[in-house]
Amino acid sequence: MLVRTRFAPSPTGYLHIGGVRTALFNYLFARKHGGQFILRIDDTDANRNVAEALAPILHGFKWLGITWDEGAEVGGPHGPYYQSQKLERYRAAVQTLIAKGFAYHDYARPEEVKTEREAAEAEKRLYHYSRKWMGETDAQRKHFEMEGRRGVVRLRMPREGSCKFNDHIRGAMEVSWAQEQDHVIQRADGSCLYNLASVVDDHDMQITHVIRAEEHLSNTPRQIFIARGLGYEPPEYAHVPFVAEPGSKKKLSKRNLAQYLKNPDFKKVFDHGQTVAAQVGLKTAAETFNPVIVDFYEQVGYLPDAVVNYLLLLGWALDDKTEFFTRAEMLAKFSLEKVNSAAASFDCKKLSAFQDHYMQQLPVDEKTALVTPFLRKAALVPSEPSAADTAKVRAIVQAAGDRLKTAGDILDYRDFFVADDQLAYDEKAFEKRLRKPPEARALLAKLRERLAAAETFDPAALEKLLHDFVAAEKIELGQIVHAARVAVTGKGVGFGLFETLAILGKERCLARSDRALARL
RNA sequence: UGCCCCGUCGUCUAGCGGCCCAGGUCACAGCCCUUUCACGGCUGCGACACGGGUUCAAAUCCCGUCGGGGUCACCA
Repeated sequence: MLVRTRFAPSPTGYLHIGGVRTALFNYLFARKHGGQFILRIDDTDANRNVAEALAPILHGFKWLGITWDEGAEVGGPHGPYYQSQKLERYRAAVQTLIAKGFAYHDYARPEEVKTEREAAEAEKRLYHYSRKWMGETDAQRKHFEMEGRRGVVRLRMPREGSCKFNDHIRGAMEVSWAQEQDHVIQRADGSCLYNLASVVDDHDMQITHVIRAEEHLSNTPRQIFIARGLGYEPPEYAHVPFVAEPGSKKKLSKRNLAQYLKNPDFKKVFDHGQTVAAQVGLKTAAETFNPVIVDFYEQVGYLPDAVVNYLLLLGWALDDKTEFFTRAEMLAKFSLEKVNSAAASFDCKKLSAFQDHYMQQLPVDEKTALVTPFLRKAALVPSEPSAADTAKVRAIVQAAGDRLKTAGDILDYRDFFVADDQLAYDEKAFEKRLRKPPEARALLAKLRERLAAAETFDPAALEKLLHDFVAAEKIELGQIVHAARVAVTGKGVGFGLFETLAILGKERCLARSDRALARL
């Protein structure tokens, strides 16, 4: 079976997480059946900087590894793939519809239509346009134009019977034609509307399966009407439920960001992103830099595989236990039939769990490569890191282990990179571990001397040194470990102390110990 | 308002008449591990919206109620 699917974003400047999921389903479905996935651009609104507004969207898909066979940038045999370039084609389709009696010129003024509609609503009666200003003959049209009216083109919808179609997710659908209005398909200025353009494009691009969000379900009958009117065989349909807000069933939208921030989990992920962004000098507007926008995840250092895997499982499941899918497995196992028919709420905490998993799978060298750009942007490492720099970063990545949940988390270890006299202290930790325990100062001073005398400074040697120290002083390890960590990193938490000391090296450990002792 | 869609733990879901007094994930709580943090291990908490049918048997089928959502543009 030949399968061709499409995703048609408008150039808005950002890629919405719900849109990505829809695109992902389209992509997987097409590729699974050996077909093509097309990326078409819905820029009928013709705003000025299409290229600029499109770039982040295309970039997002590329980052996620969702590639398209035809469409923007790559072209293809069924172009143009930009709706703004097909105006004549749409107008021709409109003419065909008129010629066949499926559409008509209409000269009603907006207020006149409004009045009719309100009258119907007041009487609680199903509204249908009276077609009073319909211009069927040239004479009628001329007459209306003489009155200074400008015509649009409307669909002449049936008012009896029903439209039946099959939906791959919802099953048999039937909507009575009487529910439909005489929708406008061409504006007074001659430009064409979505319903018309979409049907024409799907036909021109030989789309076989229209997989889209359920808010388009109600557009389907009129699109089928247009398709048939034009002599096209309508495609197959699959309306996937929209992605809902965190903790709600409302459609996710970037507009309600303020409200999502009241959700503690969402806020946490958002704040984490802000922290990372601030350190790498990224200028962020909450509008376009938040967990609803895909770009956010790239900037914070998430893995594309984690984002895609999470999105795959948002409204779809293979069985009762499989959670992790490689790209190959996704392609092999995806099916429309298993898409859940109820809306699924977006839970960025769960996305984080996938991120944790994929990050843990990553070899140290790959993590090091992933993390380095963040250090560079934060000016903690030179733009051309030396071999020694890389080795140091690698050692930190290794020691940090599972604590690095996103690439941006490397910035939690910035104290390894700052100059000794620039080290910032967590005052609470400093108080608790160094000032409060009466013996802390003396112990730290003694440890400093031991460190100064150390011949080797690797983790194993340091572990032995610490244990000998503890035995000699007749104290518990905990009595010195925390104090030393605060002294040397400024923080109360971090990875293993032996690794910490080793990475810093003897000189810096001594310098930092001295500085801490001086503050006591 | 009309039309349409949806309704299993807080979340994502498994379930398509008996395997289910409902299984898994995330989250949460407790315990264990442990130099802090994180990881990991174990345990716990926790749902078939409600009411009628059909059936020997219903989360699964039918009807109704309630609830949630979508859509009714010269937006896409």
